[in-house]
Amino acid sequence: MSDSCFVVRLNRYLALTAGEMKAVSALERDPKEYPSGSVLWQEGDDVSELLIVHHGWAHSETRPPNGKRQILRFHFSGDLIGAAGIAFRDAASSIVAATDMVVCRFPRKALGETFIHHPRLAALFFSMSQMESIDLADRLRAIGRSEGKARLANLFLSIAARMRAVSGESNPVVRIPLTQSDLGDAVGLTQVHVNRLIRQMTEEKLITRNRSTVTLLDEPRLIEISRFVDRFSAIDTSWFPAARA
Amino acid sequence: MSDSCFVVRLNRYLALTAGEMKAVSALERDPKEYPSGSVLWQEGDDVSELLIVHHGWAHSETRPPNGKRQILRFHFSGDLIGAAGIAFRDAASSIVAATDMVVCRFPRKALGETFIHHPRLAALFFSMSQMESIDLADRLRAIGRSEGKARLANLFLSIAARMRAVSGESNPVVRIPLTQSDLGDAVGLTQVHVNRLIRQMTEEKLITRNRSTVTLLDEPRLIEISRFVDRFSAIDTSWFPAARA
DNA sequence: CGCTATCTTGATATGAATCAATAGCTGTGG
DNA sequence: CCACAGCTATTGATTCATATCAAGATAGCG
Repeated sequence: MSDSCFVVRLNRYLALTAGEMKAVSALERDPKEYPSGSVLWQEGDDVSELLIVHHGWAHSETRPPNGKRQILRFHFSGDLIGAAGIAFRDAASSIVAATDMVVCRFPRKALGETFIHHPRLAALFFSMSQMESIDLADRLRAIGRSEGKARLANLFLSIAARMRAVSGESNPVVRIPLTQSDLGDAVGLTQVHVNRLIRQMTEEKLITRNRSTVTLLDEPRLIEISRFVDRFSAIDTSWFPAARA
Repeated sequence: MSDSCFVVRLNRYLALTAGEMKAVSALERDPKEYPSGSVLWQEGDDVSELLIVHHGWAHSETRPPNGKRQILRFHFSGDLIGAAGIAFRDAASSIVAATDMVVCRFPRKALGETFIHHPRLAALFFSMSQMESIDLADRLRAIGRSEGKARLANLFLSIAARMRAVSGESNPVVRIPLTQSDLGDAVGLTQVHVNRLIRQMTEEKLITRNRSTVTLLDEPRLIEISRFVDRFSAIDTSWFPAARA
């Protein structure tokens, strides 16, 4: 079971003990498949579970009344979904599969158990889910205070950084299975405007986009215009409690 | 020491045991005063502490290269600051006092101790800091997908909701010690435009603003235009581990 | 009693939305 | 294997929200 991408991911941050490993596997029972487009849960649902993504992409989205949509965050292999909403019964956003997915669900209660028996894992989950806050904050800065091209650049870089953090590689070609509407809803722009911006960025040789593949041609300039900071490579474990037998 | 607003706040969510209470007080040693305008820490600083706000207002802000500023979140009495950044050594945002403040600092390491000895407190801290994610997500939706007036309405309502959650009252008059520039930087608009919007909102009898006092005159309509959802009143503790002696 | 930060207001410029129409793909069924 | 249906992307014309620039007007503060 140690081929779980979630365990692999955790291990990248912190060498897990056998006991911890076992505790994590216990959360990953019974993976289920969901076809692209599935709604894993819906804004407002009474949610009592967390999800671990084994395979595929999802995003969290929320729908303001005006029929619009804001995509808050993307989730992929090795991600834990739902921590952000743990304080509330009702989901603050929907989770929608952007590709076919394999996902494990486990009850919140199991997280409580983990807090008792594996404080170090608790600290790790705590940290990982705080990365989500930081990611949101970065998106907020991008959307609140920069113009379209920079927002897109920021989004592409941040997705690439997260995928690289999981995979360990650093490929300039990134599979981003999103339509122009999706991209627009993620950065607060219209699909039409996204289209124009992508054309511009292509002309300026910043990126290339071909179906669901985006190639980052000029990362230095992308970073420059979006002032992107990669925060996903490592986490600070210095304050963690010691491992327990 | 149980008159600490932080303990009061925690107790509102969960009846703390004597032991837990004591553990919390241990984090609240040695309150310090900071005058309005102080920078509690700066974006990029190597931060190894967390802050508990006893008194006053602060905000987290971040500065994109273009000289602009994005205010991410406001912090007041009973708030725990810094959890979001716990995964990283370097602060992702600055913390600036908006009024005179009284603040306790404690080291991250102490949080690790708490995770070992008080799993239920760990769960509570976890939940509380996840509210921050949700708050950011809400702001993101507002900024990404609604127009100026709705953004401001959303901000006012969310500040009011948070303050009410702490105070227990539900006063339509809210002290918001922020300039128009601050407001603009929080919702991604210009100070000038904020000014015009506030004038409009005043004409429409939605709010009244007088120095640092904002009065919500017509909350139903404010809620309607901003589609605000109050999530701060309670948290789901059903999954928490049992209290420990 | 000035000084400086904040707020107000107007004129103009611009990024992005909206509306609208067309073109390309992709998959599906006959 | 073709034709059609239905997404997705492209492009142009126009409108609108918000930014920018610029000058005063207020008002708290030392």
